[in-house]
Amino acid sequence: MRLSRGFIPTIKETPSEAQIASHRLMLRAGLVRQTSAGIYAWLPLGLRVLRNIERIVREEQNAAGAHEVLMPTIQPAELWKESGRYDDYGKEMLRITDRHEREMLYGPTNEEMITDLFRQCVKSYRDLPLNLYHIQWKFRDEVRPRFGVMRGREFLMKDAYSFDVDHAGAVRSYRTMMLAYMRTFQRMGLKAIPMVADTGPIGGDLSHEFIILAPTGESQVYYDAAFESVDYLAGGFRHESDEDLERFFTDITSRYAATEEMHSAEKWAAVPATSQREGRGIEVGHIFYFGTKYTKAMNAAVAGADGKMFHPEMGSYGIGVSRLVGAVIEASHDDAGIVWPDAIAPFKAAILNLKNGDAACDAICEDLYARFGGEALYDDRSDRAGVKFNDADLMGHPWQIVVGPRGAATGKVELKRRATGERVELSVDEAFAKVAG
RNA sequence: CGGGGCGUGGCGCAGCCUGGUAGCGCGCCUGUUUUGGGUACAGGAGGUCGUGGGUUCGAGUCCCGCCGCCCCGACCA
Repeated sequence: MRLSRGFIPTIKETPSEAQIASHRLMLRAGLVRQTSAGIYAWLPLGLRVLRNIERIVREEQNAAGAHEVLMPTIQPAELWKESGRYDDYGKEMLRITDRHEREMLYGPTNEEMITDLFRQCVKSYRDLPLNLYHIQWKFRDEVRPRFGVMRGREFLMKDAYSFDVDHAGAVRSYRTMMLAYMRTFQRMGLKAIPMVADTGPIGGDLSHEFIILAPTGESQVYYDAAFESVDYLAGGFRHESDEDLERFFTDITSRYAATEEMHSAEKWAAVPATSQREGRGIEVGHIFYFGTKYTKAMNAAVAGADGKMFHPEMGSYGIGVSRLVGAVIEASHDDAGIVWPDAIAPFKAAILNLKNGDAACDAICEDLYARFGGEALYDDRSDRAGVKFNDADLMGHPWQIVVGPRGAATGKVELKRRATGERVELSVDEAFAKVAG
């Protein structure tokens, strides 16, 4: 994208409503604009990040054997009356009445709808296990939306639902998802720590929340430093292998990690002092096993091997996709702006033309821009260098390729790594290779 | 939902107490200038002062209602 022709409305001054860093930076860098309390429009830069996160989530869900579907945002109230949650959910649920006076709602989650879909289509144990997911907008009418997209009312969420013949199968599905989650977060450049969680209004007895560390996190967390060094991508864990899943799960649950509410001083004391870590965390994912809660309530039964009908065991697995955008920024920014992890950055690099109109500068920039094929943001505006440096830092591109008249004369550019501030002078080819590779 | 605060040009704010026909900085447009960390000068555009009503000769300013947004707390992907 050429900045001069793009739509990235950055702002110099901090909007007064933004209290925390991610919210402030998302507004300033032109990622989102608020439409009403807790509801945001996503602008090109923010949307690219959202799509990148979505892509990684999707790839890992597919790799774990889940199938993508897309369920509607608007749901009929009848399904929720069947499960009993229509009355339980309270004012968080946005209720809508259509022209025929039918009661509808904007879905805050999809257990009822997926169970309905399941019972319509699945009739036999032979079709199990089954894991279906979708990435769809949800709405929860929070009393008090805040922190920008991290605690909005409308949010994009990946939610998966597993169906298994028995408890053992459900546990396997649960572990598979847990592994997929660790990989997903690792690919995004995040250190996520699974913590035993309260099961909350969804119910059940096996549940973990995935917390990423950031100074402004909403909850206090305690964990074993051993979590920080495990590599789930290269760790040799295969989804298809029960042994691997067992090893993975045992490994991960043997280490201590808990939020304040679930913290146990006794167990904490058992963690070696040198490995004790505490900090603030942001919840970016949550997984639950809840058995036959919905299959029973909604009578979703399939035939077993013995010909008798039974209610499959379920679990649900959520990742806050839009929340992650804010959470990543909370975990990765400095005074100058955002510092995107490479995997989810909106662009691989920004090309800064320090002297727009200079033949050598223009030629190098155009060449680089073409080579990146849309993966670079070209700052071709006729502003001063300082403006470009500041905007590039604010937007947080992992690399900045600085093309100025000084170096351009000899075919050199300056490559700056946003995260470290390190700058090196390189040839155009070297710079391109370093960023693209 | 309890407590508090704020709505004045795109953004940040002053003006309100003590009514007299709207101002500052940034941004935006034009020109000149400048060109490696938010350049300088000159000119210019842009405002139903959230909204409805009331008081008054006169309301951004005073009074009442409503709406919106933000902050603290309780609650939550």
